[in-house]
Amino acid sequence: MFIGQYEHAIDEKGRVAVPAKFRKFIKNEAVITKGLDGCLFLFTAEKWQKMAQSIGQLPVSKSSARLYARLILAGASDVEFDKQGRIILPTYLRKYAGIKRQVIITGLYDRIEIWDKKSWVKQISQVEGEAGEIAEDLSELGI
Amino acid sequence: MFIGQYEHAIDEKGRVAVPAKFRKFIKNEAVITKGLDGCLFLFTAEKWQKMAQSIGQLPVSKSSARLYARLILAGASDVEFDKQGRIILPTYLRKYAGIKRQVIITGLYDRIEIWDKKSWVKQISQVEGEAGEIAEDLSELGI
DNA sequence: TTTTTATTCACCACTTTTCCCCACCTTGCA
DNA sequence: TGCAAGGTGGGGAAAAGTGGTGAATAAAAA
Repeated sequence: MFIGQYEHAIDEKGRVAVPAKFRKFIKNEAVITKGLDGCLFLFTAEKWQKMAQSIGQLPVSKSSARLYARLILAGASDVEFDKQGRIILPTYLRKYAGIKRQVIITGLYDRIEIWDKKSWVKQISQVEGEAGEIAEDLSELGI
Repeated sequence: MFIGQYEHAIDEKGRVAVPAKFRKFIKNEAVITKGLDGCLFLFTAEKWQKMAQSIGQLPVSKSSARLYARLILAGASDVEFDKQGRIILPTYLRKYAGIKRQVIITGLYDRIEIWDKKSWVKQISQVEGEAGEIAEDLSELGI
C-alpha cells in the first residue's frame, strides 16, 4: 500500500499534489482529518468508513474516547482531486498542522500523513537517533 | 540466498546496479528502506510484505507504534529494476546513508545491505578489531 | 432588486523530474 | 583474440508537479 515519503509545495490556495504513487490506490475519494503528533491523516474512503465506525462504537462514558472522537471525526473533511491530482487543505487543518509552504507526505501502509516540513524533520530526527532501540523492540514482536 | 560483496558506482540520477547474482532471486520488485548503523536494507517484495503488514497493523493509538511506522514505512520505497538491472535510490535515502559515489552492496542471506564505501570501511575495520568480543556476545544467542 | 466584490472551481500552460531506451566500456571466459 | 555478460553514461519522450487565469457561483453592499 502506501509507503515512502515525498516533499511537495503548497500554494496560496491551499492546494497540494498527492504523489502519483499514492493516487493509484485512491479512487477519487478520500477523507482528511486531524492526526496525532501534529500531522494530518488522509484515508481512503473505504478505510475511513471502517475507522469512523469503530470510533463511533467506543464507549461514550470514557472521556479519552470522547476526546479522540472529537479530534478525528469532527475534524474530518472529504477531499476531491482536481485534474492535476491535487487536493485542497481546509484552512483549519493547515492551521492545526502548522503547514506553511513545504510539506512532507508520507505513506504508512493504510494511511497517509501530511506534515509541515519542520515538524517532520523534528519528529524523524528524534526517531532516527533511537533506531537501534526501536529495532530491538521490534524483534520482540517477532519481526 | 544473498551472499558476497560488490562495489558499484552510483550516477547523478541516483541509479545503482544491483549485482546480477542478487537479481536472480528478485522478481522485479523489491523494497528499500532505512537500515541500522547507517546503511540501507533491500528486501524482496515477499519478505517486505510480511514486515510491513505486521507494522501496519500495530494500533494507531500507541505512540511508539506510530514512531516505528514512520521510521520503517515512511522510510521505505519500492523500487523497480530498469533494463540494465539498476534501481533508483531516493534522495532522502542517499542522504540517510551518506552515499556519495562508491557504494558497497552486500548480501546477508535474506536481505541486501547498501553502504557508502567510507562507512563500510569504517564499519568493517571496527568489526575486524573487535571480532573476538563480538563472538563472545553472540554466544549468548546460542550461535 | 441590482450591482459590486469576493471566493471557489475548472482549465490551461510551463517547468521539472522521472522513466525508457540506446550505446559504449570493461571484464571474464572460451 | 573474439565473444558474451555485466556495468556505466547519456539523451529524448513522457509524466508529474506548480503556478496562474478566467468563468461561475456566492455573498455583501447599495
